[in-house]
Amino acid sequence: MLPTLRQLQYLKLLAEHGSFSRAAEAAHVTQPTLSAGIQELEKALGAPVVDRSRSGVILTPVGREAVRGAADILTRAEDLVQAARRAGRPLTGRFRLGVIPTVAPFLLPAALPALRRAFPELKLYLREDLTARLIAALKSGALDAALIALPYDTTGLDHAEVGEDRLLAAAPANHAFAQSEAVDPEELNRPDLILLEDGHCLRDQALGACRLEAPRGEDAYAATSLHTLVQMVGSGLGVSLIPQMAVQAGLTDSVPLVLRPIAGAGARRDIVVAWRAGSSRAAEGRLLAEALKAA
Amino acid sequence: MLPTLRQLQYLKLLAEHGSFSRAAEAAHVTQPTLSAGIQELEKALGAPVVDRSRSGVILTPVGREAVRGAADILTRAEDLVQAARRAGRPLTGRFRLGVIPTVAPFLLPAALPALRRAFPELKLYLREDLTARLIAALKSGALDAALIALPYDTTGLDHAEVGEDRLLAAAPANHAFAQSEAVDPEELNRPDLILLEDGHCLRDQALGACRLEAPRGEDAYAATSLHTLVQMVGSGLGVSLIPQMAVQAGLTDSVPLVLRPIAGAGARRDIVVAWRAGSSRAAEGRLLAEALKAA
DNA sequence: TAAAAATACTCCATAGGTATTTTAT
DNA sequence: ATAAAATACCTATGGAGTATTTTTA
Repeated sequence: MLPTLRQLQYLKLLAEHGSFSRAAEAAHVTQPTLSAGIQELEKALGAPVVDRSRSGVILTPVGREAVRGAADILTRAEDLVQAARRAGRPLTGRFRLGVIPTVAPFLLPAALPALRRAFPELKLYLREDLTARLIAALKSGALDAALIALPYDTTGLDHAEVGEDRLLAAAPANHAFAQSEAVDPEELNRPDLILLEDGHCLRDQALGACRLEAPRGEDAYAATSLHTLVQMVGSGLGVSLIPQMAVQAGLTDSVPLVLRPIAGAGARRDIVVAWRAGSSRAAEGRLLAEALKAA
Repeated sequence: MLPTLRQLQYLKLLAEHGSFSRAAEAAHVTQPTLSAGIQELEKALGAPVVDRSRSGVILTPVGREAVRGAADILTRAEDLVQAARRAGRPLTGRFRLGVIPTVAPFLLPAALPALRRAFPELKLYLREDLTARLIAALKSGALDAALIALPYDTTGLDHAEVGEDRLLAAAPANHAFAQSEAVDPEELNRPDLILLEDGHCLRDQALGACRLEAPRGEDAYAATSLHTLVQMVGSGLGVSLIPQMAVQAGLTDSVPLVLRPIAGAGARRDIVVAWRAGSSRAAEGRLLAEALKAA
């Protein structure tokens, strides 16, 4: 027999609050009601979901698995009704978009006014965070879509292309890079290569694209943002890779740098709009990607 | 307000049967009951899901979207209870595994006895089909996992590695390939290259791995199975690429062929066990991949 | 012994059934 | 004219409530 969505909500709240009474309060029902609901659920699952004890409840292994599934099912059900209520009017109302820090400041200033024009009824809630956290938020239903850069592990996601962003080699003015038209990836394999700090997808993409190893040792620097990174390169601390998008947005305008394309096709990242696979936001994600591509 | 799982079942059956009466029969309820259920659902969604007419019902755009979501939610809910009921005893009972035709005959004969030994309570239901259909079946819940080969678009799926399978260049005996230790991918770019017919993932993987174009024109052949392919190469019709796995299983034993490795690391496919992302079968999928890797 | 969960019971909202009417071909 | 869906109305299951008991740190 199938459980009820209500029972799954009870389970989710019970897991979140760690107590029948508090979960019941959160569910706006009384404690015995929630208690009975959980018992029904346990009957449906054929196994207890929590170990009851005086000091808080703890989930059984079955319960933990069930909570994961329940949360997933509930977001999908909510999605379903939201999508239906928005039907025929894509990109109207609330839309929660995550954006990575190495894209947000360079793409959004130009794109947001265009978006506002194309979708006047759209209320865009932006959240800037690292790819990993954005993806977690997508999967939990806390975000509707995210503007991220590939390559990245997109298991469980679907995506639409916004555009490709080439990576440029950056060095202090008067650096040897200035002599040639394009820089060979090999030339970037040097101890004074500066990257963003760990956790930024651009860091791994830069390394991967040029098949480099991360520099190690005392004199290896890591920057916390592209702005800092550009300043560090400009003041002669080393060389780096900068997305073309950031250059076009004027990030390097006031810094004395040499910027050169990198030989070969690998030095790029793909900017995409991603959403939870199977989400009813798929059509809107594609639409958003189209609109951003145009901007 | 959230709809009921029951209501989503009604919707799914209504879409499948195209009539309230027949859907009601399938749901083991009366027509008015199902009718009321659908009306409740429409209230929850804020829009009609079907256009009623004398000659069968037709889904509205909202309804179509809702059916997709409903089917997804229902399989996940069923998954949830199945997983709970199987808890603590992974890979016992029914497990529906899809396998692609270019893997099944070469991996399974050796692997199945080992699996039987490792998981005596496992009842493995096998289905052999092309990757695209297996993936559709995974997503609809008709399969629990599938043994497929990457690279392939795995959007919405998760997977665990079983092993890599190198592709070998195959030519009739006495062919020029016999002269060298390894064959350069370029040498396969010739009009008498024979591939599997369209739809087989191996066809695209062979082309992609060696960056080849598909041969065109009147004298371009396509084989319907690896067995045929080997026979065709053996009788002098052309050259091809054969998975090492098939060779090891003895596919080419009685055919006079030259087999040579292909230079570079690209000429390979990755055999993986895949499942629907977020499915509660994930742990079992990994376990299965481990067991197959050992075999 | 005290706080939390379970039990006992009561109630009513609603899912489901039967009988009938409305609708559209 | 007739098959299919909707409506009207009734029933009963079970979800939710209050009051109380049981359990265990």
